[in-house]
Amino acid sequence: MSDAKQRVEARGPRGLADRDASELAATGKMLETIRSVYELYGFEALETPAIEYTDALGKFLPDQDRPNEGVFSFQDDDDQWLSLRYDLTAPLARYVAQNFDALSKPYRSYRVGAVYRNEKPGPGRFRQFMQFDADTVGAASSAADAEICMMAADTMERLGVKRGDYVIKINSRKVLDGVMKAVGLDGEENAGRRLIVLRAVDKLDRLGSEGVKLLLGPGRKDESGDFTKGAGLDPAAIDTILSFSVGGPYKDGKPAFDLFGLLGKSDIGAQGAEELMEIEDLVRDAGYGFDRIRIDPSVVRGLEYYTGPVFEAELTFETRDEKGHPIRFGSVGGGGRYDGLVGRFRAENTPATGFSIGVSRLYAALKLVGSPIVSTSERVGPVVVLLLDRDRVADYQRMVSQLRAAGVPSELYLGGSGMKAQMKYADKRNSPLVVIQGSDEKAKGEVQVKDLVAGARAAASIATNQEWKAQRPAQISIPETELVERVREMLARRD
RNA sequence: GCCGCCAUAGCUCAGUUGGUUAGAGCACCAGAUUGUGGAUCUGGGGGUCCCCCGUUCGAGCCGGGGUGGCGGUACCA
Repeated sequence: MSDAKQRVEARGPRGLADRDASELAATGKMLETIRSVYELYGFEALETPAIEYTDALGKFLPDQDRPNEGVFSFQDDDDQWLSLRYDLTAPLARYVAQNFDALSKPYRSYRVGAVYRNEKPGPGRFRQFMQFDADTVGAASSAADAEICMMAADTMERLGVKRGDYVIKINSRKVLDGVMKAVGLDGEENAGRRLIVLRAVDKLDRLGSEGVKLLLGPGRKDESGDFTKGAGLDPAAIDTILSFSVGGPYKDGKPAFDLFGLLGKSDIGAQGAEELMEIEDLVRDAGYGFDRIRIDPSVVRGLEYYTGPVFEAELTFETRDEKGHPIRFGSVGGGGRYDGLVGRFRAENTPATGFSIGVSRLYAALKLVGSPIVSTSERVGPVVVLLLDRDRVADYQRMVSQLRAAGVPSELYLGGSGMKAQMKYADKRNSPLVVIQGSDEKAKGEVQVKDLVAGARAAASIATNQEWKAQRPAQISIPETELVERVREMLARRD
């Protein structure tokens, strides 16, 4: 007990969730599924630490104006800045550069773990969350990008997301840059406005084309009255950008937007478009249709290190919360090509492409739609041996040991309460069976075994307590020597 | 960061124009039942009414400031 004035409030920081047994079991199943797909594609495991040197992550040092902006950082005892990783790609680039000569290229690896972002948390947004990442380093070919997209699609389906309920969207940073060049936004002096344009296009799904039009032009005022400054583009430029992003890539099987006419054949944007078409040809040849993988010119992705194709895995089905409001899951995975990231550590560039699944967010989405892979209804607790005669702890402990030796998860009740409370305890633990041996049974060399699930079923048709007690439903008496054998029989019958 | 809404028991909430000792349902614990999880009945534990300052004879309620939560928006390398 503590003094009320000094008592510490038991609470965790926001955006950082505890995970109980059922959630761990469910995410464990998800992780095993993802791992099996990645390994099927020939990727090998790698683990890197949660902490990296800040400069290796590509972040400037935290400064006084904006301490820890976006990333959790602190100083080592030698004054060097350290940070918690905010994704699994930057640490991979560091690892590859550090072990470059020892790794066979292309280097294909996967890693899973918690990443950290110091941002405002919300529904489906956490400050610590789990990512499952796969990358091919050292392959410039579009085949590497296409493979990543196909693997992402396979993974979604193996996780129980039905075809049509998800889509892998593809776009290209080069194409986006080309479009902006076409409206006069090239050059170093327009870098800031290009960023505003990208951010605006990224909000198409949420704000619609009218909202984005405002953001590309004078600016937009939101429902709370807050004003967001726009890019200040002229109407013709806005029209060009929107017709590219909103128009969609296809019409009657042909590109709906004359990208090459806009960009010119030699432009870097045209090169990006060629790459997208290569990827598309490859996935179509492999049998992946528009319903699974398709080009979507509105995809942007926030990370600045992408240099070419970018990917986004999105759930397309709709769900409503308990108040009937539609819930938007957003993307549950993303990735792309980052040809410059390894090169930050080396004299020459190394091409690389990869994809990350946001496991925490995907778990929340699957949970909400009741997907079987995250259902935990059949979780079964241990057999509980009741503690009735306090001076016979050793006898009860021996029964538990025998059960455990036979591979039956089991435990001795270790609390101080009476029999009724012990039954409640077993019930709450979701125990399949309890083992009962009081002095009566001991004298006869017997034990009682009660099936709690069958007992609960029987209870439904029993109205009075006298009846309930007299019947002792689903409870049998057996010789003490047959305990292990009979318990195993009863458990086997349940499956 | 900016804007709005909200804050009473573990949870969901009620609480009169400012007036005794702040309530309900659910959950929890115990008894009815020497030794049986459900149901029923009875009883019990649990509250700095978010915090501080002010107004008042008197504040859960009114005023000011703060903190926290939720939503929108911005940011998300």
